[in-house]
Amino acid sequence: MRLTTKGRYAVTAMLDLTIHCDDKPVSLSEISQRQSISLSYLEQLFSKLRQSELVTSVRGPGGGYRLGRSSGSIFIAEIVDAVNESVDATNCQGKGDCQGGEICLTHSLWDQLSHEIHNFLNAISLADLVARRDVKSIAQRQVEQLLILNESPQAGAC
Amino acid sequence: MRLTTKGRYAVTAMLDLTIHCDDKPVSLSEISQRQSISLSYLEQLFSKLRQSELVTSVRGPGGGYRLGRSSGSIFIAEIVDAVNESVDATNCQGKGDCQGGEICLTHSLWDQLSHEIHNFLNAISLADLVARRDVKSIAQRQVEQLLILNESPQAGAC
DNA sequence: TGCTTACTTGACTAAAATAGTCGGGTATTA
DNA sequence: TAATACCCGACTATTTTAGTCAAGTAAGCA
Repeated sequence: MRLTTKGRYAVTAMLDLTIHCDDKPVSLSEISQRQSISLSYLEQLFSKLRQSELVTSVRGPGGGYRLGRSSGSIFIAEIVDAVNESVDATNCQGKGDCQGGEICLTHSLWDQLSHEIHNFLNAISLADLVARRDVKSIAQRQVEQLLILNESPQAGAC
Repeated sequence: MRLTTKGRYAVTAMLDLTIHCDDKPVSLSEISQRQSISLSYLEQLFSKLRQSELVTSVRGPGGGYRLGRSSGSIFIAEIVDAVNESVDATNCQGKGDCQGGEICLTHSLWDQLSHEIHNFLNAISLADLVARRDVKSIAQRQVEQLLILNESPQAGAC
């Protein structure tokens, strides 16, 4: 069962992408600052997200990333899968050869749990998360903190 | 989010313990053979299970382990918790200080997922698992394989 | 044209966790 | 008193995580 900061970072970054601007692409350095995730690490994650077509990239100055589809049609399970290669709780990736070619005693339990988790994360879209009250207020805080930090009094366009 | 072979082994071993004999304690070497888990590793796991009072031990020849309570009142979540120190999906152990003392953007999502997993595993007891058809047949197979392997034609007492 | 920005890729690495092993104990019973 | 089986702590190889670093490539702008 893999669900570590890698998957969490990916979801957080995608959510940041969803919140900030639909008009021009969002650069990784922006996300890096707002979400306190290392830029190089983000590059690694977005490489995988792009391969899964969850985001599209725009190169050059003013470039960045955009969501590959509408936020309402991107589900959390897809994001985690893209970077984490499955949220499988079994030891045999569902194949059932967990005990020397044979199925192990608790296989069905872990298989069931995997489905449970997948269904849960597959029922929540980025749009759902954006709509949450706590997400809104945290995003607001992050923008404010960054303005103070940068001392740049330019009112953010979006 | 931690759910690796450690937790899976612990549940498998506890289920083995539940299935085999209520009259005399089950030794770790028996479990080791039936479930293909290293004896030394089992010792490590059962040390924690004993601390959590999920099992009781009997020393000396003919000794072994027994369930600490009835199989109907031991839930999978307890077993996983005992060896894994929680199946928490958040980065901050639910404290909410995930982004430099402040709450991170996706905290509520992971918090919710943790509860979901915990509720699922807390609703299944060892007795529930023993009653499953697939568990019964796998346990049967494991006993038979062991008899062939050991070439000991002594009919198992229990 | 050339400079800058920002994505792209791959190789590398420190730290932590996992999944054990090993070696000595100690209690109990036959 | 010998054998069995739990008990305990230290040690270790391997894998994974969570990054860093360096060398690109593409695109826009002066």
